Amino acid sequence: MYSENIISNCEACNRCWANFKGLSVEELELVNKNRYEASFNPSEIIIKQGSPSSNAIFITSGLAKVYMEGYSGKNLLINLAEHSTLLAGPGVHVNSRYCYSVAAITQVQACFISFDVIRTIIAGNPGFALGFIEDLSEKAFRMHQKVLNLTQKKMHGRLAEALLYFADEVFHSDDYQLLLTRQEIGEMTNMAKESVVRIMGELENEKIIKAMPRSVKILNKDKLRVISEKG
Amino acid sequence: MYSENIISNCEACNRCWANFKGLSVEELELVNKNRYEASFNPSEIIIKQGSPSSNAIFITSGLAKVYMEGYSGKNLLINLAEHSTLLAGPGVHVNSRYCYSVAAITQVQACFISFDVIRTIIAGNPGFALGFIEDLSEKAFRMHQKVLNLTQKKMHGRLAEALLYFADEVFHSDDYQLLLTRQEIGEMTNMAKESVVRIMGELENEKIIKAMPRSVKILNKDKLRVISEKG
DNA sequence: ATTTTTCTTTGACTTATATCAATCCATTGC
DNA sequence: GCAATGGATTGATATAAGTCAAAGAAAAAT
Repeated sequence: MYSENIISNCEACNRCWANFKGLSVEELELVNKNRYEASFNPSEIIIKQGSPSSNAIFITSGLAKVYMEGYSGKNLLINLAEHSTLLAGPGVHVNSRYCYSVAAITQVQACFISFDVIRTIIAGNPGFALGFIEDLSEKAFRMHQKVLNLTQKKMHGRLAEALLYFADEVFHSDDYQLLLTRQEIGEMTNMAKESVVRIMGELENEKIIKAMPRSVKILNKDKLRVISEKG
Repeated sequence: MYSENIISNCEACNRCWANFKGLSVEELELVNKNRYEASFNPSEIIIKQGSPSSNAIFITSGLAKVYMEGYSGKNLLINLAEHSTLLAGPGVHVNSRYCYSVAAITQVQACFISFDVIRTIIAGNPGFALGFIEDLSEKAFRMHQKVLNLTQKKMHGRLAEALLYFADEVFHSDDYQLLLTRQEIGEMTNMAKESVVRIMGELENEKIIKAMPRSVKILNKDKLRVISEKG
């Protein structure tokens, strides 16, 4: 973790949270004065679950994984986060602890802003408050979907969904470098790594994907969508 | 559903949302003017998943179940809701649709307040906005816990947890009338109803609970807690 | 009170999925 | 270049949990 501000100031920055767009010049200056940047190497921990949550963290570049540390060392990977993402978690407003961990996958540049500042702005700017509520809601909404997916779909459906998530929401391509290990895909879909391997093999046999250890190419997206929806 | 206001006005009401406590007299009057009450019989639908969410709904008396309708008719029961609970769900701020259904278990009295009013107050009252954020956060937090529980614990742990939830958070007693069917307990713990029966039988054999079809008595709470935590 | 419907319970069976163990492969460090 | 490490893959096996079918028990409706 190397710390020196690279982004000169918030006004010029377009890699931060969309909700900062509606701030006044003074509010933005308040944020700018009270932030610090940090850089993380791959696999370094950005947020540790259970530690006191004093800062909102915004990724400005790179890719990170958001995951919960569960029972007996088993993790649950919630999602991948790229720039323009607020990382903080609901725990902040419940018990002032982060309720998930975040670790860098690629080199990650992140901006730390004290929650005192965020709260000040929420109190003074109703639009920002609503934006904050929308952000929280969207994350909660996805979590609701996630519970359904994890509890009601079978492995094929869960894996198909993860592959589509990577293509549509993370790498924005149907032919992507897979930055996660089978283990991590398993943590995301609640399957054993061996099961991930097996079912990827099946999908490959059926010519739905082409799977290399470190990359995936989606060959038949419609079929993959059907599998994802049928469960 | 029978509709006529029973509660004379918000100021006198102590069955509503804690977050209304901090409102000014004028704000409270605004709420009071724009609310209407409704009464629901057991098993009647209060909120239907997917329908447009124009109102925040507050239960003032009775018990309701909050559940998501999943794939191929399989439900996931999220929690039970009693008085002082805001029902609305994150969908409201995402796509203006309720993302879960709510159905009355006992006779339920509920208060409907338009979201326009809620938003007006959020914009004008920072304390209320923060309270709203806290409420959203707490629900999201519980959802995070729920995913872990459902995905990482085995059936014994999940059932034990549900039984403790009823005792500690719903009926406030270790000897309670069970208002849910085995089917519904299954929907809550992601198990088949037959599995619920079997494992309740096992817990009974081990003298940890006494289970009647419509009531439960917890005999050895410590042991139940261990089972719940060990998974 | 009797029928009907809705729950509960039980046993036999099937299936999905995890676990274990071994091997293979690809990087990375020396 | 060669060991060392961390992942990927495979097959065999174990187990958790679901499904099906049928019978009992309660509750609700007539």
